[in-house]
Amino acid sequence: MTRKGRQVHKGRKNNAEDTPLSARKKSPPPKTDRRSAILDAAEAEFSAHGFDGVTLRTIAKNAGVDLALPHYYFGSKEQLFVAVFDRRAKMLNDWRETALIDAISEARPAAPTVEAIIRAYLEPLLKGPHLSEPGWKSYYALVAYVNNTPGWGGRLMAEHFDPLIRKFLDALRLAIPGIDEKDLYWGYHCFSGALTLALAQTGRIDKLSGGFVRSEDLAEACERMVPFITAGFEAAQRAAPAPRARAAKTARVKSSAH
Amino acid sequence: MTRKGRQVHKGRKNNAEDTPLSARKKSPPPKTDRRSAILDAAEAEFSAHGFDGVTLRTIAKNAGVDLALPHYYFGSKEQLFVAVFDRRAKMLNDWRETALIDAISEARPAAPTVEAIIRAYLEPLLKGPHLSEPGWKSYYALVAYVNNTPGWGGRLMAEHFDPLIRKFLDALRLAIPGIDEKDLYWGYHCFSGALTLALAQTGRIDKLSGGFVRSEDLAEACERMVPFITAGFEAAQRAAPAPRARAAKTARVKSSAH
DNA sequence: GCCCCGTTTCAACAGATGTTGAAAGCTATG
DNA sequence: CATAGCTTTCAACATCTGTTGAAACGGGGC
Repeated sequence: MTRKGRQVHKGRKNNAEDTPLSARKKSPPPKTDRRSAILDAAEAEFSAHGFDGVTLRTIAKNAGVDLALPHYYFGSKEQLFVAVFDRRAKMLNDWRETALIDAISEARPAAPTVEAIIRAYLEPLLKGPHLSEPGWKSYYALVAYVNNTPGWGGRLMAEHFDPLIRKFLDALRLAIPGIDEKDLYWGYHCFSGALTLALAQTGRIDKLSGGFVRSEDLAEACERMVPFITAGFEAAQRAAPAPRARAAKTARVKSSAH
Repeated sequence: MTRKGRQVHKGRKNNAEDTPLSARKKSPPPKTDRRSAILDAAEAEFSAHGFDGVTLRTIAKNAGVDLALPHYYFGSKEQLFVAVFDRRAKMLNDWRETALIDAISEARPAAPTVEAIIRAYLEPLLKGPHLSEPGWKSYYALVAYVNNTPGWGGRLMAEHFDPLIRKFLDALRLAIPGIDEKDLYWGYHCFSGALTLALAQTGRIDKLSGGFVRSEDLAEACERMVPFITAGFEAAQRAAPAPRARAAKTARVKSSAH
């Protein structure tokens, strides 16, 4: 509850960032790269039980390392959590940014359609080949947890994802000329909420549908979400009566410089 | 982490369920009705920090009661959490069920429109006069927390809300004849995700929009969500080519008996 | 008064938690 | 081998956690 300020830790000269995440095993930790083993175990635990529902002792045990090692590498439980969150965030953003750039260049000189933008936002997350690795599904649940947790969770999301989100919003502004700014932001809010719940994979829709729909099927979630969200945004276009008249009124907030 | 099975507690003869939630104060607990004071404090703490992020000692202190009193009234921390969740769930369901019934009877003999159904689902939550009471906003954040937490969180949601949700799905089946069942469930998934994020009120959209949009403004969230979600569902109607041809194929899962 | 019963307090237990310092191990380099 | 520098282990710390049992309180009925 009382979260202390961060403190620097002592060890960790092993600055091999972007560990290839290929050498990952379960029962015997790889003897080297115990740092990744700790991150993996922490990722699984944090995504399943949240920050406070997890013990460093369980993380250490699941990673097959000594209790003191997480502190040696990361300094504190909170810094370990942040490290878990950071590890895959950059990859995620790169994939989606290239998808957006591709969509824009393919549609050039016209603006990409709303559907193309939504697809560029979703497909790298929900249809990539990386989903066979269970670590990614845990990470998605962790992102959902962070996105729905007030406080320092919001800071993590903003730091990592807001710049990319603004680029998507700019693309949507071009695809839906004259869209009201509040419709744009609240539309993204709906979009983000739907995506977050999909990433959480709570199994609730499974129970609701009697097993007819499975929340783990992210590819199907993607295919069904795209037309739903696209229609939601395009409705805002139809609602806007005269693009130029409204454009003048919202010019102040139209750039991505918020 | 290791959640023990429930155990019955000893006290609690005060079976005045549905406490009128009128006598609620902050600084001096009302001397009587300490049970409600505990529920209020627990509601605020659980919604802000989750189940594991909260101490019974902080709850007791904030409620102005002795540490042993929560156990006397509720038996265990987990049962206290469930009691907090239960308290307002029934009210919520009643409001929304009457709103749905009203929408159906007003449209009779035709089926209500998609927008009317979405409004009946959202407006009792997001525009009621109860929102002036801060306890309700805490409770909404708690619902969002539970909905995004796998495990026993899903059980709470299903027990309390699934019956009502099925009625809404039935209404949508009539409003969107021939809608594909997967579109219906995934559409509800998007809908539920958007609503959940709105209930969480994390302030993320505030930061993203530079303060232009405030996530605490639930009434505005409602007004912007209704056309977005409505359009999403109606797109599934347009996508369905021939209502009768598809109806035969999905008749098996068409009732609410899942 | 006296008793009864629901309520409240007090004090404590048994175990878990994050964190730390110092010692030991390991490996490549001199 | 010896040295140095990361890495790993070990054991312990101070504190906090949910939970409990017994004692004290308070008011209404005999």
